Amino acid sequence: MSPRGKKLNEQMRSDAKAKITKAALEVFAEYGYHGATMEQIMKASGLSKGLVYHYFPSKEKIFFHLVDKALEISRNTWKEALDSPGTAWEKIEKLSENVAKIAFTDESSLYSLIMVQATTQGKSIPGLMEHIFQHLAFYNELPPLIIEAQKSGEAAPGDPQILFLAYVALIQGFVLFLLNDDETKKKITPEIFTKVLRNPGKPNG
Amino acid sequence: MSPRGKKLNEQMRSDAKAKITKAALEVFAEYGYHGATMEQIMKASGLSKGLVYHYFPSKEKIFFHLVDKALEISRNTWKEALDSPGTAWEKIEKLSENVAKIAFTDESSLYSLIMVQATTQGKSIPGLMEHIFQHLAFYNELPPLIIEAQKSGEAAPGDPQILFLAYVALIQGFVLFLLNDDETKKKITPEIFTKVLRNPGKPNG
DNA sequence: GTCTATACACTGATAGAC
DNA sequence: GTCTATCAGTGTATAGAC
Repeated sequence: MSPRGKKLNEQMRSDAKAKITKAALEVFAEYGYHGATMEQIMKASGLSKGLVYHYFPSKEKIFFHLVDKALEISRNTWKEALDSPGTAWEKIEKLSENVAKIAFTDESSLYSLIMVQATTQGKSIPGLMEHIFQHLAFYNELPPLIIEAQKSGEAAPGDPQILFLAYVALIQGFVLFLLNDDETKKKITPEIFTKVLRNPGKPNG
Repeated sequence: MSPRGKKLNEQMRSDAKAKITKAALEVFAEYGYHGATMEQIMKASGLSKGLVYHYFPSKEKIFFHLVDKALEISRNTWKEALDSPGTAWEKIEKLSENVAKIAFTDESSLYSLIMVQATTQGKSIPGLMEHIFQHLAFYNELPPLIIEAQKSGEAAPGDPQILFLAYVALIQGFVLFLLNDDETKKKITPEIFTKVLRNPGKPNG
């Protein structure tokens, strides 16, 4: 049916989509959802207006696509640690390792920024917050691990929900502050994140 | 000259300005700089289009005004702690107290959110980033205190700049996550913030 | 000839400004 | 209330592979 070979077509499709995605990531990260214009995304991608709209039906759908990719990166980073063998505390340490390794790479930083923007402006983008909450379910796996690690004395005592929030807040906060500071990014260690959960009464659990 | 008494006039001016500021704070916090419209701010303030433009020359100037107020709240919170008497570590503990007490009140939360938005979208608002950096100089007073507290063994060892960043990141991160969670806000204690700086080898410095 | 990628002028709506 | 600029989104047309 297809005049061009199917493979070639798919190649072109995914090439173009990847170009648009990359350009949109950069533009949205810099200007925010409302501040970014399709014009900017077209210029950044080097593609025409018609083509961009050929692949994505709307600005909103492009943003949703980026949010989905951000969630996927995050979920993979978490899942790989939380599904690893070992005690609850070992899993938490593994998670800190993964975060330190992945969250501050150039691409991940931009995706994290997309999530921050989604959080702060989500109310003005219909359906976005619901979409995010639905796909953030993997976060819920951490609090039970904290509770388990509290029982073994490795995690700090106190409200597990607050400890959990502190952990996530610290990661997001770092992303925000290190956007343009590559030198400091290199100094991020897993220990920084684990520290907010660790029980100081029992050093080095 | 003035048909109305001078005092009355000034009263009206500050009333109107306060109304606009309050409305703008809420609208910008919810929709972001670009997502917010002057229409929304006018409706939220209950004032006419003409009056709003009488008090502020542009949308941009309103946002700058909010950023300045946010910086002022932050500076006061920090200064009051860092200028207090006592050791370096005591000042840090006082700072955590102030932050826990002030940063999560309804008004401060919104101002913090304005700062987050300014950070993430600042590049698309001319002059904003420079403006913010100029007025964030008070942040620079914390790292020396950390270094001093490291010498006395109260602060954790390690790169003071990273510890400083972790402290600030944690505060900002909490603000971001607790926007719509008043129940959890109540549970925030100074200890959560101090913990990221404390030396676990010497509990309770 | 047919299908798909691509280009771009245009439209309608709405925002900021005054 | 009005003016003007600009945005998201569309309609139509061309190019080229098969």
